Amino acid sequence: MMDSATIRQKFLQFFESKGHQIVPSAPLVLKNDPSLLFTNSGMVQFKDYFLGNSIPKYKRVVDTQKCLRVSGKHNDLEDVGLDTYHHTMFEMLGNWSFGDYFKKEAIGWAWELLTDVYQLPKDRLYVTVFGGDKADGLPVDDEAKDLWKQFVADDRILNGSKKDNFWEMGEAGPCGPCSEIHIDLRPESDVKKKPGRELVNSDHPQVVEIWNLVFIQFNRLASGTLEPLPDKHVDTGMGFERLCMAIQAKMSNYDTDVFRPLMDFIAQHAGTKYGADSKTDIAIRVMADHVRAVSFAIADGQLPSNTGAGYVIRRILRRAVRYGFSYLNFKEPFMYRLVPLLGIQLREVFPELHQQMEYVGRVMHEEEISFLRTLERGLKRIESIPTITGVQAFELYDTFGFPFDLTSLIARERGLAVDEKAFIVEMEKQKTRSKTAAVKETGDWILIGDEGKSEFIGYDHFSATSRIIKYRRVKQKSKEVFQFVLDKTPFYAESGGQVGDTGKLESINEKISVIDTKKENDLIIHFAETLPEKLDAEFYASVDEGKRKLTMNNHSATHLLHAALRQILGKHVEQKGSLVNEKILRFDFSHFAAMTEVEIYKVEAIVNQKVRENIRLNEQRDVPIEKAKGMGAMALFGEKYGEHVRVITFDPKFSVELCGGTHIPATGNIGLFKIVSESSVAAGVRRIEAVTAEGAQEYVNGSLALLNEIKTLLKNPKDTTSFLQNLLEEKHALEKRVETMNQEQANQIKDKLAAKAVKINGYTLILERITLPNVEALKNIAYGLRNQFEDLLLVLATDIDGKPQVAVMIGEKLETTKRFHAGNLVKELAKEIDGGGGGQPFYATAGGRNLGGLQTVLDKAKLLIKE
RNA sequence: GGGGGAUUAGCUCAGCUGGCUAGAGCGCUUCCAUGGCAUGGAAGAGGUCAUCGGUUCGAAUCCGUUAUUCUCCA
Repeated sequence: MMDSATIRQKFLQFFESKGHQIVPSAPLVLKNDPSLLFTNSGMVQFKDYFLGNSIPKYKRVVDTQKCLRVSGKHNDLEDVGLDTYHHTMFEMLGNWSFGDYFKKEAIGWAWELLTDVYQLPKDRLYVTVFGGDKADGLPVDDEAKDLWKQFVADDRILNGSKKDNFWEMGEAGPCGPCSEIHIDLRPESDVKKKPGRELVNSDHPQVVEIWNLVFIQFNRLASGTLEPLPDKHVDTGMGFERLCMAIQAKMSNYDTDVFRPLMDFIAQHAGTKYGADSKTDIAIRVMADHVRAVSFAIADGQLPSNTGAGYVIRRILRRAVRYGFSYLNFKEPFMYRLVPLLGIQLREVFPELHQQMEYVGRVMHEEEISFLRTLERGLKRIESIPTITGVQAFELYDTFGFPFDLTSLIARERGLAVDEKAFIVEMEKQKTRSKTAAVKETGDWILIGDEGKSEFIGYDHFSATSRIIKYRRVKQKSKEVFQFVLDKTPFYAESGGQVGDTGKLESINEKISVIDTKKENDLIIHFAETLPEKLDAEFYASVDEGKRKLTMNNHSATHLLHAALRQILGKHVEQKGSLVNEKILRFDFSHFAAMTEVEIYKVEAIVNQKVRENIRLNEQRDVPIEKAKGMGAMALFGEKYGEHVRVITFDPKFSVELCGGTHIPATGNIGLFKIVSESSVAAGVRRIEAVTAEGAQEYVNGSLALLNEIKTLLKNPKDTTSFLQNLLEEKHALEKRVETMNQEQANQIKDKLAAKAVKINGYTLILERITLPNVEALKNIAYGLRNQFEDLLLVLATDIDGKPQVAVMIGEKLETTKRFHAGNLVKELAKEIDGGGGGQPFYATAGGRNLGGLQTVLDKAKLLIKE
């Protein structure tokens, strides 16, 4: 039987033999694309070719692409694992033609590969072609149909709808008919009962689409009309896991050798077998599937977090932990143990995971621990709720992250049901709230003149004479911004951690501020709050040079820091994130322990040494990637590189990096490099923040000024630290002494009051007016007297710092008789001082505004007691 | 980006509708008992209740700010 690695290899080799270039998979996590969080199909990395934003290096390309789908028409995260054919992460095999071959070759090769190379049974294959669409004025795709007829009998070629057989990139843009290949994997007996053609496209788990051939031949305009493209493209995608199922003749993707090793490992450690029970089977599938998605996302640089793509990853991992926890009794972190298995399994195709197994495992382990803690807290909380309403279940989920299915499970164990409808209602409320807050209206691009190419000249110039190619308006929360694309621009768009440039666009009679510059795929977009009146004018575009130069200092310093860290800490240090602006540089990197002070000091010293050496920048553009790697430049995981890259070198023996950012001409510009903080961002990831040049100077001056101020205040002691320490200790001791003295003073007053006690009506009465320094003293006296007389009735009318305060205390024995209630008494008395009060049955206090009422308080107290 | 929580002793947390001299368990210190143990007993130390501001006679508790953190949604 052909194993999965061979199946993949044969695909790549087959198309290589047909003149295709094998290219690596793009990272799973996307950057610079506001419309998408993850690569969800093979074509994503080639989008710019179809849109005409950039020119392909090869006309024929083949690859296998890591894809992630957690939402969409047929795939919701909550469904994965319940059935046997949905996945979060999957591989998509694809071959591409960029303006080269078209339908004839694509169809012929597809058939050859499936039937010749893979030996799939011809009589079990069905194909669909586009059946035409009246609204678009398109006929049946007879071209494809006729081509298929060479290989496939007429009754196995089906016409498909626009929904299934017409592919579009978006509302507008490249599109075209497609042709799908389906396979019927049912047993012979079932096939006899019902022919496969009746089950195509009807969600049958054994009659599935395995390959989609897209023929991009139109461009849909914003108006909705179609125009033929001058260059026609082929974009195909074949689900790798399904293909394996078909070739290995399995009933499900999960039965192939792609998943089985993981599933057997899970089952073994759970003390069960896959296939033993439908509940545990689901849990095993969920874990096996999810660990792939999470591992590769982390390997591609996406840490679990509480927003955006990171949150999706967190949710996937938590879902797996939840299933393991509930059905397989995994109460300790377990998912992370699957990482090495997966890394080794896919070492050849996706080396990024194998190379980072320890790092990925640590991050996952930490995330599992944190979720198990959340579960534990939730379980504790749920115990205190007797009956759980839908709203409460939602609160548990929304605020404390406690999953709904666990809540209803616990409720069921108590013989109760949770109102799921109410839960869903609350959930919907939450969703609409978020959606209305995030509403963003993006207008269509409006072209000014002819659409031309946009050129970035910011590596060499701070200004340019430019024209606007196109613009659009974007509205969010009543704030409106305009976005421009220029034919020539000196503005650096936010990328690789370096912030976007700000600056000005000036024409003869107008001046527009550019507030930010960002990338959308490869397009450089300038942001402004106003729209020029004369859009077709010539503009003098200039970036804020001061800000840019400070940013360049910080960016170059980041490279020096990276190299220094690898020298001091070791080669396991890899960039995991970076932020560079005019004020600060922030650098996240993989390292498994907090840095010691000595290490920080050494790293800082190396960087400053390199600054003083004033090493000249060596910037090389268009270096072939292999050559760049040969020079010692490290490629970052999760970063997408072209065939040619830009290499930034400060001393070939020290720092060589692939980088698109802007840099200073020589390291001396940095002046001074100062690390401000070292902290943790996640398990296995440390963060350093540092400042350079003016920023460093300000930082150092500020710290020294503060130190001097402190020293002066302390009258310049020899050893400031120990002096301060002594001072603090002394202060503490004095506070304690003051407290005991107050206590003593209160005791004296207490004794005087005790002497005035009179015994009447079976209790000891103390009724006095006194002056005290604070409420604490009053409390102390009252409690002191309570300890002294068990049948005490105390009413004190006090003047505390000019404010009247009344206290009533009742002795322990007297309290049990319930003759008096301190709280009620004090409430009555409080009226006399224009205040209010309360407390417990035996001790209560009241405050007020009217100091003059203190005497009346005592008189009234006498009356009340007699009653 | 939007919503909801949380922040109290070295650690894990109680403290209900404002007034219980701010508590528990573990840990720590000292003493006693035991050959040893995550041993038994006794005494004790340790808190600007995150921050700043407001309401109130009175705030750990109510309201707002900031910070940190957890969590859900986009």
